[in-house]
Amino acid sequence: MTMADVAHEAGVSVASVSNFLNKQPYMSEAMAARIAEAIDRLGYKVNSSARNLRSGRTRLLKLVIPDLRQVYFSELAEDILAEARQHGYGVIVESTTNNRARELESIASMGTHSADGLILSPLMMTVDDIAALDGDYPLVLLGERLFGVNAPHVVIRNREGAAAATYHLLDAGCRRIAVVGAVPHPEHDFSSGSIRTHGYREALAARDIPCDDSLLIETQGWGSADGLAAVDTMLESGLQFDAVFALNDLLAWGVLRELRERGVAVPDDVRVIGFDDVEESAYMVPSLSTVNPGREAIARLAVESIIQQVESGSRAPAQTIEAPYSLSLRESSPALACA
Amino acid sequence: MTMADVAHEAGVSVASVSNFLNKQPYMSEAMAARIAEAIDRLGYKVNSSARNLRSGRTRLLKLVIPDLRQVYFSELAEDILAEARQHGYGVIVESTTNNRARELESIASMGTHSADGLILSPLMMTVDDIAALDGDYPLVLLGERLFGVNAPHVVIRNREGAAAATYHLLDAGCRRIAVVGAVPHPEHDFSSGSIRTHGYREALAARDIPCDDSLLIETQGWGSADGLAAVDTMLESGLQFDAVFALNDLLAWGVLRELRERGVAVPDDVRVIGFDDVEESAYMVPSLSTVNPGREAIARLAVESIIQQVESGSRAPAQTIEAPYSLSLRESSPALACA
DNA sequence: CTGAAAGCGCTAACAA
DNA sequence: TTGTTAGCGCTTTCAG
Repeated sequence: MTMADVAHEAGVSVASVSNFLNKQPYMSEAMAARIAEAIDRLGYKVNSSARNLRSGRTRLLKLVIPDLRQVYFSELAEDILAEARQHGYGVIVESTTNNRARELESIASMGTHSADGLILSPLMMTVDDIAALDGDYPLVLLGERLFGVNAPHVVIRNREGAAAATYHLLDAGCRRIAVVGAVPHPEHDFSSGSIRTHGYREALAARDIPCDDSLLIETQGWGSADGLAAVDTMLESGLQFDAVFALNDLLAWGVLRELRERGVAVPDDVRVIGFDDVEESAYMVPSLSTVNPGREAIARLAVESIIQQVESGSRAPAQTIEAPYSLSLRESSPALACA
Repeated sequence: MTMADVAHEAGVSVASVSNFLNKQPYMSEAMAARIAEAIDRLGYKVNSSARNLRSGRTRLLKLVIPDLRQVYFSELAEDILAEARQHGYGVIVESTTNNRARELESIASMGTHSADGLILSPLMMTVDDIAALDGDYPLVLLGERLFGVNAPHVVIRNREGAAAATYHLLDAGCRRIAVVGAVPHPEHDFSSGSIRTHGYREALAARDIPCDDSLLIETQGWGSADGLAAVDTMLESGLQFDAVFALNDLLAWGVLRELRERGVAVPDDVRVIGFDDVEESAYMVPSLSTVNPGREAIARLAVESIIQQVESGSRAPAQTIEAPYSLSLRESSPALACA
């Protein structure tokens, strides 16, 4: 079943059928009608391989993320899928399972023209790898900062978001805010963890409050089990604190659970705030206050940039596109009544 | 940069380059070496659009699921991605956001040969829609049963899994097992909810224990907020129960949290068991016992079936492939000591 | 406004 | 063992 069959059925040329399908202007009503009718009489569908070869486009994007099992990424992926769909693009999703070699493979596969553009959330790549991103194909980087790549970055305002959370807690009168999941001694200087920790420090500094490093609690990972363990450690060591800023929502879930377990009232004794504004956080008990990193905006901005690049036929220059953050204040640290 | 360039560079014919790339036998070492060298001197990559058109294959699968934000599906998707990858296939992921029209669109798009096969998790489609699945392209259905479709189904053993959970609780001495998320009066007869409820009833019946319908607690949705609300209702109505079987893990999370809130000890006063064995469930406090529906096996079986269909060149006949389930017993309802 | 024809880059049948 | 060649089905000039 090819276009030639349709052309024959309608008694017109293949070119006309193609024009009809691609909504070219200047076609008589009559011909359009006949073609339309032939198409659905025959149940014709264009063959995308042929179209792709000829047009040099696939209307497919490649999304490469570290791990779909992490809520943050699955929600991000869902948003990106929706946005791409609106623009008429499909998405090939690849999970690198936190594996550098996989990240590089996914990038290399862009050479085959199987997708029109790449949205990459790099996690394990290092500066040594950025040469792999050379090329003229449409590319957008997400999240973690990777310097020296000649492409747009859509980033979370980690520093500002963390600072905003901290200001909020300070405004609520908290003075000993523990940071769960902190990176007190930045190694990979630009991980979300260290930037968020930095934002916290900055907010304290702006208010002339000294930062007590014993409040910076490092954790093994960033799952709820780690949040829970952190609270145990804090309580057992006799640490004094009147708020917890967990650097992601999963940590915060564990924190909430363990505080309750230990009979610490939230938010009365201790306020708790997270980061990510994952869907399920709104349904915790108490519901979790958290920093909304603008996931939907990230999805939208990333897809828009990629598509603009696809349409312009070349990669956009390096630039940083910041997504708007906001605080989603819920029961674990309610908004302040106006004074 | 085409194959002709490589051929020219290596001083051979395009056919030889193609043979080399497709690992045909019968090629002299010398020629292979020269081609290999030319390829990486030029940094050549095959153009997949051209290959796809010519070969009639894309080495792409389409995965259509209701919602990536639901943990169950994001974990399933991750497993399917991994499995497909092992077989050298990429995956176009589409989320239907619980929307019947989207499901139908995704199916219709198979006509364009943009993917070699479809793995579909139908949710909103009805028997009226199954004609849309007619065709000869490789297809595997996941989860919810859809009768009359001429393709393999990979299914969870909902009934058996639910019965196993129930037997486990009965063996532990529980006699009043509340079912949260139950479907007491099946409407869509073959939803997971009603089958699991059925499995529960069946287990009671097998032990000659009458089923008290007041223990079947319906919920609005299947999120943790619903589980929480269910416990409130149960407690407030004075319902007596010594165990809760939540029909999915999210419900169970809410149940655990609210029981703790109300001072009900788990598992001492009330045992709790869920269904899905989602990753995060192992990190709840107490850690959640749950039915492992064999997600990895589902991913493997689905991908294997699709690929076998792709390779055989046509759709496999209707058949039901059941994934092995098991109980993941953790703190919320520990395994029984041997008597 | 419509049609004829030239490929897009590759694979596979066939010839050598 | 290697090379020649005919398309795969479509889009897109360009002529009519």
